Amino acid sequence: MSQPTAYDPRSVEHDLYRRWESSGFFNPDTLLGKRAKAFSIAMPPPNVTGDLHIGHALTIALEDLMIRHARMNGQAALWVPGTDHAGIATQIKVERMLEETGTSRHEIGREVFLKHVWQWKERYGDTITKQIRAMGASCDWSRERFTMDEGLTEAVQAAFVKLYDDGLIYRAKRLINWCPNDQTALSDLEVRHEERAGSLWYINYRVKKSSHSITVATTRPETLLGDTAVAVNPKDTRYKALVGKRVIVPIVDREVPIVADARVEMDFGTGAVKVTPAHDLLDAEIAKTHGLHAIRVIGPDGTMTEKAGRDLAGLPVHEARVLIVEALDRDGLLEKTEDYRSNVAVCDRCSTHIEPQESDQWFVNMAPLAKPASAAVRSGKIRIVPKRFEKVYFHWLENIQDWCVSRQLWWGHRIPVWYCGGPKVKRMGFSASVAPRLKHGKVTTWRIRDHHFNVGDTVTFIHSGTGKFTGQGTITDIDRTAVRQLPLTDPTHHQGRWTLAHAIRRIQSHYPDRKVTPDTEAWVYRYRYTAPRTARNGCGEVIVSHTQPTRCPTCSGKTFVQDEDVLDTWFSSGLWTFSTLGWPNNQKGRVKRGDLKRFHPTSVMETGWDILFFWVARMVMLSLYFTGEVPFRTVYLNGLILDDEGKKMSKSKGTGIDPLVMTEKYGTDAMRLALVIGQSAGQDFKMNEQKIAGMRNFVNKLWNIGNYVTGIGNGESGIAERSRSTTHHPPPTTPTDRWILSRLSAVTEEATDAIQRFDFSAAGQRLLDFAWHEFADWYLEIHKAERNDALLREVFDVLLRLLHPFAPFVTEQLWQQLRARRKNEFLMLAAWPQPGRRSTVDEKRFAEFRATVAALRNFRMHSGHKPHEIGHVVPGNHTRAWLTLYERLGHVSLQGTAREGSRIGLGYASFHFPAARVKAYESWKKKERLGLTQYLKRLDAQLKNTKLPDHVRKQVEAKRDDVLRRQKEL
RNA sequence: GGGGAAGUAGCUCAGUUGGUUAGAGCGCUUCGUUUACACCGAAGAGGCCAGGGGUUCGAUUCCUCUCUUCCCCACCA
Repeated sequence: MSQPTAYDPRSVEHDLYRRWESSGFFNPDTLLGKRAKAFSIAMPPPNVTGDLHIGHALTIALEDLMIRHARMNGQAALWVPGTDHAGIATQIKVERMLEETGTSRHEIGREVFLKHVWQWKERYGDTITKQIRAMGASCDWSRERFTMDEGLTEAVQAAFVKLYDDGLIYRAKRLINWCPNDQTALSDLEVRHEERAGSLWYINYRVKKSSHSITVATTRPETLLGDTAVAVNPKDTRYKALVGKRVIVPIVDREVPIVADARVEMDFGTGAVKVTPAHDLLDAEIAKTHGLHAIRVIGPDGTMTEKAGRDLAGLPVHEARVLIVEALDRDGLLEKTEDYRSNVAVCDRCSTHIEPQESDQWFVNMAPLAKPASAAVRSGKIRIVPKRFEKVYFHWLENIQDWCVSRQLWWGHRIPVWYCGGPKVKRMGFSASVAPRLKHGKVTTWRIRDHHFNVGDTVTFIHSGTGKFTGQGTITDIDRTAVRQLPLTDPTHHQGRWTLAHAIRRIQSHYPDRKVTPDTEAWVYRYRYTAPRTARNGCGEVIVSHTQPTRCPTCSGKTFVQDEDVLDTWFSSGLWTFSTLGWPNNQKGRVKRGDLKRFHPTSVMETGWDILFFWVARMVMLSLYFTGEVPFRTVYLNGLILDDEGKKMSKSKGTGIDPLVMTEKYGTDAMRLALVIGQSAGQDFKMNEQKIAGMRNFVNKLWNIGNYVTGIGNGESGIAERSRSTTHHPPPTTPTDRWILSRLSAVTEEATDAIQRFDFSAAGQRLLDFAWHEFADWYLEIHKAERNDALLREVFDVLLRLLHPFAPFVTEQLWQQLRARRKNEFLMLAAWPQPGRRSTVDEKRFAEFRATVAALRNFRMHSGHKPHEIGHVVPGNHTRAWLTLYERLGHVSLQGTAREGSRIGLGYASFHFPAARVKAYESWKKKERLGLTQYLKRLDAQLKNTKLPDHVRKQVEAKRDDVLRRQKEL
């Protein structure tokens, strides 16, 4: 009976994982032994939206490596898995799904929508956890958490209430980052800056009661409608005389002052800047200093407001811009236009241009939290690997801005705030407009881009922001709106927008006689939802509490309405290390008592550097605040995985490597090895299929080594049980024994050390190199001559232990075979090897022999000998080669094959070669000698240095002797 | 504007305090199917360590400048 020669991961992985998991040993509570020392990792929770990508695979590989190493090392290893609800990301996905089925979240309402999301979560959350299992993650599933499960929701509420009670959370009306597409506020971190091509317009503002004018440069001419000042730098001599004068804002003819402010750059543009406090963060600050008011001309949906004037109201900004520039040009106020590339703020998620909007939001005051977070790293309580990220971390914390934590979404932790007196719905409605509003008076037809519209036409609604098709409708009225003021009664829509698909359905349900057909094509440029007008019947008192209040302390009112908004996803993530372990108060018995005390702070936080601010820093701040402890002792920041072009792998671009496909194709171990060995801390790296294939080859090599080792004896004999501190080897008897044990000790020491230094790549590389090029290539071949079965099995056993954290499946499988499957015995639980004694004498002796053999083989190739012509030293035929090794190490002189011809000596061996081959050999020898001569020259030059330190001189001299000896031999 | 990383073999990358003839994997060339493995074995070819200058007895390694690439942060309209 012969084993299959190629390793088939699929036939072992699934079954093995099942056995591991059902053994219960992923849970530290059931691990055997004292295990006084705890080692814990909180798994960065993947989003419940969709599949595991290659970055997750890396994280799992690294964390599993650490956990398995710790477990073998006798520690109570706990790895807490979980998933993240991922607010916006998930909501958008579910919305998209609803759109496909022809409905929308607004139509079905908040409650029903959330039911859909939960269903989605169940489905995808399940997929994710299956995939994590497929990666071989030895995490404790009995402690699995979800950011929106009951316990964590409790933690989130408790955290919010405490921060509020301590005065660190406040509500404020502020200019915030607003995404017109997602219709929600965003934190500063969720805004990306992108360089985009645009123009710089130079616009003249007439100075009042003067023939002068002042020219401002702007990239956003449409905002001039909301200008309330022009600002210049106080040091700017060009404008000194103008400060305090008033200018006329073009088009709207508003009189505004010229103010002096040091924040204005003199060198940019004309040195004069228009101030639009409602739509620019810097302008808002200038306005604050100078007491200017704000005029909001752009609405939350990214279109111009009524304040922008009758002619422009309702137009998307980019269209308004065109009309404004035209108007300026017509009036001769446009000085010039330049091409200009500028950094624009865009939504990190959907790349929509961010429109700063003033609105009521909840903020966390970060400065008091940042200081201790900074100190924790400075004092060494937290170590960041690699260290260079500390600087970035400090810089961010020192310049921290308050964190806008409210989001205008439905999916997430509802903000635990109640307002006394509920909103009373009076009237709701929406309108859809199809024309630029530059016309006045009664019109009966519109013309847009050569299309004429008439009553009765069916129009296709296309969202002006995204360009997506949203539905069809019939024009019912030629006025300013196509459809207007349909009565709507659903009170849950307080913000956000209606989709047109929904609008159309409304039309149909209210006016069943109207036909909506999809064939007439036209465009509707905008639609709009008018927010409900509300009237409170309470006092509006704000009550922050995790439960709904029953009685208002101010007015005794009994009606309360909870804040509609939810919290930023990262708010709950920030609590992850301790909320998963039971904070606060064991979460009403849902979590094992004592977990928090035992496993927190966690040992290591392993994640990508790209979420250092989003997540890592916030965890430090929140953990220190709520538990008084750091969340983790070490932060290991892994690099990002890049595609072959050096770009971050992206699923949408199709450049990503799918870890599940790779696992299927090459096995989990191969992929994990490729990831772990490919990366080094904080350093981005390229990944491709070829690398994984290379590791598959290694896994297969290991498998075949295993086949050989298990084949040599049948099971039982050999390996005795060993406690973890004393891995005693059978007494070495031969030089070969001493050599391999010495090498094993070396690799054990180096690999262990590298793991402790978080240099997983070096550890893996070292083990791989040993397994393949020392153990398999040389020792296994020696074994064929020496037949020390016990030692072979022993060394292999240790090797499997060392490799287990890197390639858990194949090593476990082989180990089970090696031990003839004793029940409930797992390599996963075996003791991590301790290094034994080194033997430099035997290592050196081996090195010499290896060099001898290599030289013989080299000569064979260069002289053109066929293998059989040389006899003992035959490439590939290690068995016989190793007979010679054995003889050498045993101090027996080596015998060559006697043939006719010249005799040559190589090191310790002497051989006779056929005369016909000697010529070829001579040319090879000449080349070799040349190399040695050059080397000798270099060494001599070094020796001439009078300042050469003694220890170096000694080394050089030894080398010189060696070269001379080799030269002589040639 | 501030900060960071990188430039080593055709490709992807190691190279730990300055001191062997700078390494590995993949690819390439040649040889070999001998019972663990062709997802293999053996022997090779291939590097002014981006470039200039400096420190040193000695620099891929330390300093400095230049060039090139990438990334992060930031309210120059």
